[in-house]
Amino acid sequence: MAKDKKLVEAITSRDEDFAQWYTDVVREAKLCDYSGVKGCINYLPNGYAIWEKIQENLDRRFKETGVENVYLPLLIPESLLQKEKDHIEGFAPEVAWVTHGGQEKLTERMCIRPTSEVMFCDIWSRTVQSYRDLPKVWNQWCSVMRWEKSTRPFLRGREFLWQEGHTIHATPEEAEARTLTMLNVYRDFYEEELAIPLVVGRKTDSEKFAGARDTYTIEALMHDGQALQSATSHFFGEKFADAFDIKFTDKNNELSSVYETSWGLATRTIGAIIMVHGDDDGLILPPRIAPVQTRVIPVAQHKDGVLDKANELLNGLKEAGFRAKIDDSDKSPGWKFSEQEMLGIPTRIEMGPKDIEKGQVVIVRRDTREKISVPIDAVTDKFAEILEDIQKNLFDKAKKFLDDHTDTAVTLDEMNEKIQAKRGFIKAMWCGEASCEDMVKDQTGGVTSRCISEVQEQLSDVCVCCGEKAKYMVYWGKSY
RNA sequence: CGGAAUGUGGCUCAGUUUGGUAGAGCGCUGCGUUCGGGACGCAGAGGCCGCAAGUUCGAAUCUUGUCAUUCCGACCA
Repeated sequence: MAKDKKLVEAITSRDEDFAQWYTDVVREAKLCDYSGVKGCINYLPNGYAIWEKIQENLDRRFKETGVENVYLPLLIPESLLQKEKDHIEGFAPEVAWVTHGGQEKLTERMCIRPTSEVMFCDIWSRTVQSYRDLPKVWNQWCSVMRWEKSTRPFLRGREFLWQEGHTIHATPEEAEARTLTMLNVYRDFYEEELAIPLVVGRKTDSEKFAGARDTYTIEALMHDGQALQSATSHFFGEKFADAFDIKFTDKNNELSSVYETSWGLATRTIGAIIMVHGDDDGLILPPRIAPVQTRVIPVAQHKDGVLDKANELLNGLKEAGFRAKIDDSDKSPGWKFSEQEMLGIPTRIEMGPKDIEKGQVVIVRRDTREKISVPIDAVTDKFAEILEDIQKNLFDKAKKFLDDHTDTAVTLDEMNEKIQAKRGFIKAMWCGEASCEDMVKDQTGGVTSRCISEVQEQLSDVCVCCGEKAKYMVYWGKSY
């Protein structure tokens, strides 16, 4: 079998039509289904299972840093939303309103939360009094609603699932430290668990979250060369505290403002996994996040003992702590192979009469398609090794892609030329003026600043756009 | 929200130009034969053609509206 032959016609080739490929993979891997309400998808078991793995892993990481989970209401009274000016201005165009309860018109309309800063601030303004009440390091897992104009499964929905963490602190230093701690949690999670390499930094003023003083971001590069803002962590300073009058009495019996942060990661992450690792045969899930790490596929399962042996193997894997399933349906083996690949399950283990005779199984890697014969009594050790190798290989491949699609530019013409030739990140110097960002966007057909890199290089002394003195090295690119 | 396209069984689509009893392949169900890269035979089930008005003796087909999906922009996580 030629290695590059496309096995499944149902999936459009990735390089031929990336957008269609994405839609096909989402459908064929049965991750979600359209609901009939624009921008609201049905999360199917395969898709939701990925979200559950994300939740499980992130939640553990959060709690290791002292986070406590809470749940606050879905509805926000309009008067509460109005309290912080920049915040409401940022979100007003995209909130959905509840105006009636049953037949009765409400005296005050309420919005369905687009994010919950104001709800957290509201409760804190009523409950925080002393420095002994600080810090509050809270998080909630919930869905939010933003009335988006154009929507795509996982990448941009009107309703989407996420976690939103909100914290308040006695000092700005402590709050800033928390902002960076969470940024690093996201970074580690993306790189270690999802095998997705990143560009990390701070947003420019024009890209900042509504009401934030600083917004930190992790940016991943999709296979089509477009950036995806994958998680953000915000430092608000005292803005919300002042708007909501959250004050506490410090050790010296003086009244003082709190300093606030918030940070979030959404189901968009599932889109990132698809677009970073997937190939023409479907999804590829990194072993650490894959809800199912292997499918045991019995070959000629009607023959004596095959199914029993396969189940024995399955149980052995489960006992060793792996997430394994068996496909003992009456489909043909070829069909089962294709399905396992479309679903992105990182490995399959084939076991047929010939294997049993030789006392072995065949482990097949999803990422390289390599077939590895392994003696049955060595399966669990070898399997663990293979999973680790797949995890590493996926990261290395994605890192190579990121490096290959990151270039530098000193002038606007050079940036334009390079981004037209090959989509990806462009590193370039910037003076700090929003007008230059606008100019770059106009001149390049939509390239925006992704972040002020946390690792600075002096590529040039002048801004890529205006030629004035440069302040920062910025990652630029087209984004989702 | 602007521009373009598309809605016909679970999926992919034909049929619409020229109005006249709803089609195919795949999938699904049952039985049998198969089984190391989407197997085969036979027999079946399944659709008031996105929705709503209108024109007409008669509408999947024509008109208007509306909703959804896809792509491209603008906006945004």
